Amino acid sequence: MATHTEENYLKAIYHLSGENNGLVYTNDIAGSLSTTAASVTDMLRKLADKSLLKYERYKGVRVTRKGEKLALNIIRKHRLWEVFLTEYLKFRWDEVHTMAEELEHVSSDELIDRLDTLLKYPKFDPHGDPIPDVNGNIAGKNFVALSLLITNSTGVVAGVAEHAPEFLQYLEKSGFKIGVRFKVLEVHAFDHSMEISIGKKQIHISHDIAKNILTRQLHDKN
Amino acid sequence: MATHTEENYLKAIYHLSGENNGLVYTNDIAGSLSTTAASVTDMLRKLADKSLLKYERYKGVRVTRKGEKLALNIIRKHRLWEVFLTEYLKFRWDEVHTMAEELEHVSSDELIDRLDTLLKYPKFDPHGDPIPDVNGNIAGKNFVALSLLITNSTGVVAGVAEHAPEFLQYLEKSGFKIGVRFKVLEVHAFDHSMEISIGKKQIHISHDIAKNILTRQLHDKN
DNA sequence: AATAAATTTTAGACTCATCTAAAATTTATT
DNA sequence: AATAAATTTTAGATGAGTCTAAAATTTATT
Repeated sequence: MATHTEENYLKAIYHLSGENNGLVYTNDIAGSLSTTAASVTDMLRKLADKSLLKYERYKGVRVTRKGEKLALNIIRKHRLWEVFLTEYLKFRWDEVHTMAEELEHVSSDELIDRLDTLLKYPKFDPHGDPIPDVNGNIAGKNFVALSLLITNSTGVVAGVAEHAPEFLQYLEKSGFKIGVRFKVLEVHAFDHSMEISIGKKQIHISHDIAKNILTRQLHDKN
Repeated sequence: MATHTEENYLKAIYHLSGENNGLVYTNDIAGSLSTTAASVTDMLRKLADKSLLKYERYKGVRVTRKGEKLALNIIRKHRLWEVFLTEYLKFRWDEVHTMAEELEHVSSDELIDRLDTLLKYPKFDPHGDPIPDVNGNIAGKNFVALSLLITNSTGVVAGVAEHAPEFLQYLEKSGFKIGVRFKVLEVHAFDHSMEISIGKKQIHISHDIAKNILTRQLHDKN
């Protein structure tokens, strides 16, 4: 259907289209894929020809319904393989991304549906990212970045917005794991860094880190 | 390390090198991969440059020690994935080959070693083909084609030499499964076809079919 | 509104894997 | 041993994906 490269572009574009109400620009794609704007332009043409994107010269691109379906299917594969790698092969969450980048291009949909069954239809991958179902529906995701919380907020770590192994290992070391409860003790005005209590520890988190930690807020019921 | 295409060529060449004491010819490779002799020549150059093959113009190729190690690693991956697909995802043995052709190119060796552990170090894949271990050692394979057995031989179905789904489905229907016991009742001289008793059934098998059924002979101890 | 800066596209070239058609070499046949 | 047949290699093209450098277009600045 589509080559590995086409799939990678489409996936990157789909992810970027969350930002600017769906419009995605050549330079951003080039940045996200560590390639040149020239290469991106060539590929945009090709994907538009396959009507996976709506593309107008100099005006950016938009993912079409057809493109979105394909992108969600690739994302579904990626995340289900990540679950398999952690649950069955005992990899850590910071190790699975690269392997899943290859496995997501294995074409058989039947395979992935059976994997879904084996894994008991998980709703989230090991990083807390939601797994689209066969029809491309995503379990309601209303996570909020830690960086947006104010002093005295409490919440639960629900996911991450960055998958670099170094970042994930840093979180691990700091006591952040998905499902862990925390409280914002203080937000420093000068650099927006935060003091967080997590378990019995109190830690200091920079704004850059906090932006990439997704949480579900707990609205004190007690 | 090597591209998918290079891996596919190397695997095909390794398989062909079982025949003519290790020497493999351009045309045979082209046939086996359904491509042209010209394309094969190009690729032989490239693989020889990487010292995976020893190649001399017009004289055929031989797989080097290094090439053999790589080929066995690919075959190991292919066959372990086949075991996974049948045992965990409940695919039939005639469905797994194509999917394994893609999965075998997923690069991580760590992944495949952990899969090996999950599957409890199987020695054979669903078709009865031996699975090389991490060091490329293959469990002693002294299977003999059904076509070579004489009247009154008894044996156990041990594997197949052909993986086309149609062939495997035919076997299934006829009662051939790996591990099943049979007896050669009669060999017809004119076309070398055979009468076989298998379970409670008696069936007729053509010579072409019999060539592709591998057996372990039972040397009557009673 | 004119110019500068940033972004995006085009032009042309390179690698990988493929092909067809023609040339070179080896093997088989008379 | 000479010729015919088969096999293999070379030559030259093509498509996918990539790049650098230059041209075109849009956006920002004065």
